[in-house]
Amino acid sequence: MQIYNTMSRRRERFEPREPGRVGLYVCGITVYDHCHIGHARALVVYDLLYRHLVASGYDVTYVRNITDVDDKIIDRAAREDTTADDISERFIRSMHEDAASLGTIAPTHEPRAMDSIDAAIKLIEKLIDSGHAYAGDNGDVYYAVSAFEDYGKLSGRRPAELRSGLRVAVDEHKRDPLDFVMWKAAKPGEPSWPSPWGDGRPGWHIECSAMSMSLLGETFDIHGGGLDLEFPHHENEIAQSEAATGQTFANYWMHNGLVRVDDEKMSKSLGNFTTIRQVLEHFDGEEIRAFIASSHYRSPLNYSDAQLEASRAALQRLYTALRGHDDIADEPSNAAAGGEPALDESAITRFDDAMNDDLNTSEAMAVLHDLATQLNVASRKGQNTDVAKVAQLAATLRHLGARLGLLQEDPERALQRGASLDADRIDALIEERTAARAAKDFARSDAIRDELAKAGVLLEDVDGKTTWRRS
RNA sequence: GGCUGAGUGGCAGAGUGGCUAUGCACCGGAUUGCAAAUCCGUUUACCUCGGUUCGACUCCGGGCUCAGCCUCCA
Repeated sequence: MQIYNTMSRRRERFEPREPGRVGLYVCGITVYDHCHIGHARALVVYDLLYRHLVASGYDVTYVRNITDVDDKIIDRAAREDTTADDISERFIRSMHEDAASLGTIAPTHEPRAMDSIDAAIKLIEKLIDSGHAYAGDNGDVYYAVSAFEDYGKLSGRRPAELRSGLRVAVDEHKRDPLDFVMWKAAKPGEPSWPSPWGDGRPGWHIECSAMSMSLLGETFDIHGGGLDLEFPHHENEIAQSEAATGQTFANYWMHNGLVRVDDEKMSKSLGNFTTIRQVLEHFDGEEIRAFIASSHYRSPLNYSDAQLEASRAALQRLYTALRGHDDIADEPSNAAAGGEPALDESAITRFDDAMNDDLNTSEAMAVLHDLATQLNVASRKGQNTDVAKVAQLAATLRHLGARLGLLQEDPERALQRGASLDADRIDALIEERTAARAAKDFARSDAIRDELAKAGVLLEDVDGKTTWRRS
């Protein structure tokens, strides 16, 4: 597999440290609000990576942290006159609901910063001892950027350039304006933990260093996160971790592109975000997933209803192809009994090649669509329908859909989900229309069809039977 | 200002030194009572200026435009 490594700025052949095993750490969510579509992208992108690694035969330890010790959480708790724990718990629940709606597989470990404070303190002590950090007289502890020679190697920034471009007021307790906080002294009323430097809490960067190394070791294979975390967050993680251990922190750095709105980054600070749950009012989680998979994970992705609708149409096409074949597709091994290969190997190969090429999900989706076309052709009524071929194509489409976390619903149900009328009412009208058609009362039958169409229910007369789907 | 990255057909979005991406939309045809779904076919591209090459959308360089980061952010 080829992975684009931000560290080298090129695609590299992926070689895990230990054959067959992969340690994957992804920066998760700071839980002070509902997740937006940008978070959805990160959740889905690394879920796709995880699924592909597992499908490739790796034993993957997938760690996605939860940042539940943070200024924003404390601020929100103060605003709502509640505790930080209350805020964290509420939005952890929300995040888990959203992640489930998007069809993501739960990570192997989901460490919380709150539970890693001791590990963070130990790391800070180690860095002070080695001269990479110092305590300020205000109770804060800072990392000394100048003591780490490789600072800037991920983002391509040099400390000298950074100093000259500084746009932020300099903290008088820092020896160098680039130094960053690893331990923050507590202000009155803030949640805090005891430490050798007084009560306080760890900074964001050290939390991630502590959580990742606690679960994956001093060196692990892949570290992922949003592109906006490349600097300073990941740069600082590297500085802390590598200064403390003398080892390479992560071998491969992956960064997903950001979601945009009107060609501008979607973010909390810009206020132009749409939460996952808002989108779920109009679209299914699977449609959001298909939307995210439609472009390469490193490209920017523009969010719009039109894009979601295009993904809905694409999924409808795939489910339509699958309709009527799902009984066979559920048991791909059955098809093997007759000596035919259970799955279409050429499609699988093409799909694997695409995914092995730095997760080319666009190409992977194209494979699904090509399978749908073949399936539609093979299962057409008429001369020499090849039953085994149809079964194989349907099974393959379902199988590869699963590789992307898609197409796992019953096709009929997927095509009908979200309908505004209840099924009994629709069935009654269909029955009436069928009777009218039998009597050649086409005026009446068309009137019923139009009425249903207005309610967003489309009728299809297939093989003498009428079925419906949501428009 | 510095550091990254991007500019593909009506829209979205892959990809390749010479050969069909794919989906949606459009047009023509098949099918249908008419539709829908489906199939077949057509049309529409590669920011700009140079360079390398037999040949570049694809490689190299300049320019223009856009985005991300340099402050919390997936």
